[in-house]
Amino acid sequence: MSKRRYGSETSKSREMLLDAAETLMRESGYAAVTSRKLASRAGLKPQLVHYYFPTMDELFIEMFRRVKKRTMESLDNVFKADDPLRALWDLTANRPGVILSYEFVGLANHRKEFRAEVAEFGDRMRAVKINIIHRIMQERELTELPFAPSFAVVLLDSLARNLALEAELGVHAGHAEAFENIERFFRQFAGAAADA
Amino acid sequence: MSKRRYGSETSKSREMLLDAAETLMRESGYAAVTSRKLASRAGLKPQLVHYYFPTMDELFIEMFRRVKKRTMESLDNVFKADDPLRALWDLTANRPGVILSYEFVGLANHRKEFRAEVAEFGDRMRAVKINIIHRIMQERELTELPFAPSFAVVLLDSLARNLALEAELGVHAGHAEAFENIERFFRQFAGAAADA
DNA sequence: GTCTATACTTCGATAGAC
DNA sequence: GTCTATCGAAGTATAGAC
Repeated sequence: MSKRRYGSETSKSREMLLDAAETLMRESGYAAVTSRKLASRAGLKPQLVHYYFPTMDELFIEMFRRVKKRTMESLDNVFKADDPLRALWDLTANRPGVILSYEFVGLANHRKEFRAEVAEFGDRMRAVKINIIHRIMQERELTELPFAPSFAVVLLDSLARNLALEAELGVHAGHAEAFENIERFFRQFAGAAADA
Repeated sequence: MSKRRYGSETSKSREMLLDAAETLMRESGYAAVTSRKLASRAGLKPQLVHYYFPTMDELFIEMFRRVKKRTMESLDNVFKADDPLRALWDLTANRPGVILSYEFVGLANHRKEFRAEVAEFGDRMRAVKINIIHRIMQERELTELPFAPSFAVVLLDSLARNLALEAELGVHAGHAEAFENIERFFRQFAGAAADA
């Protein structure tokens, strides 16, 4: 272990580095987040990266911590929407967010320490969303869904994320029909809620 | 442009490099596929990588070409199965294949030249699968599905790929219920085919 | 508390030896 | 036709200057 000192968590430079790292990761993938490229983006010297983040892995961990915090806050706001189910979809399908999350998954898939943390968050998000569906049904006095809430969330997550990823990549085959079907379901669900 | 010469496409070393590159990419991600790590895996000298593949990008293009060829061949075999729909699912949900494909998507998402090629293949696969669903329905004399074939394929791709990715990562929440639902659908579909 | 001079490692790529 | 000696650029990380 080293006796080096590191920058405070309230530093302006530190914040700038985290912001730049996120943009860089979204645009060019996690592998492009190197001390040199990152510093260049933030208009700082490469060595500063290692002052605020002893290793690159600790930078990634900090980045993920911020993402987790933001995601949790967004989920809290789902109920303020007129159509909470649609709000949940919009949140999950948010393209910049989806791209970033796939980068973290990629990172996790080959860095042991990171993997457990990302997986834990994935499981937790799934559980939170299942609870949200339950709450939506209670509030709207719905007792029936075409499928169990847990499967509904797996379906929502899989579709929203995959469609966003494909759209970002430039794959569009079948998307129009998919959105029609999804839209129809949302309308039916909102309608059933209004009737109840 | 350089006047260097490059190895033939039938070389044994070349094949070994492509195989090793694929394993490395699956295990550690595309960013870990460096000339040095790759050569070490294949038991060869790093410089040999550049003899067979002038640039690393050309290595990735060759790798993707092999994947495309294999995928096409697998799709041709779907009809030999007793339950072609399930065979299509199994093929799409194949974990090593899914992991590898996400690596190519990641690579594509920030390398312009690569992006178009991966997107084109994605669109083509979607179209081929939609045709397969049509053919299955014809052969089984089915006229009705709960959703249009194009949406069925988007659904199948999204679910199969996302469930495989999550399982690989260690996310399991909701998976058991999801598989129950999917299994039930396959049984119903096969049953309807038997009745017809 | 903040930043930089510097070291050492790994990378992609080429020219030239076998 | 196959492989290696070698180079310059980019990577992470540390010790020490302000």
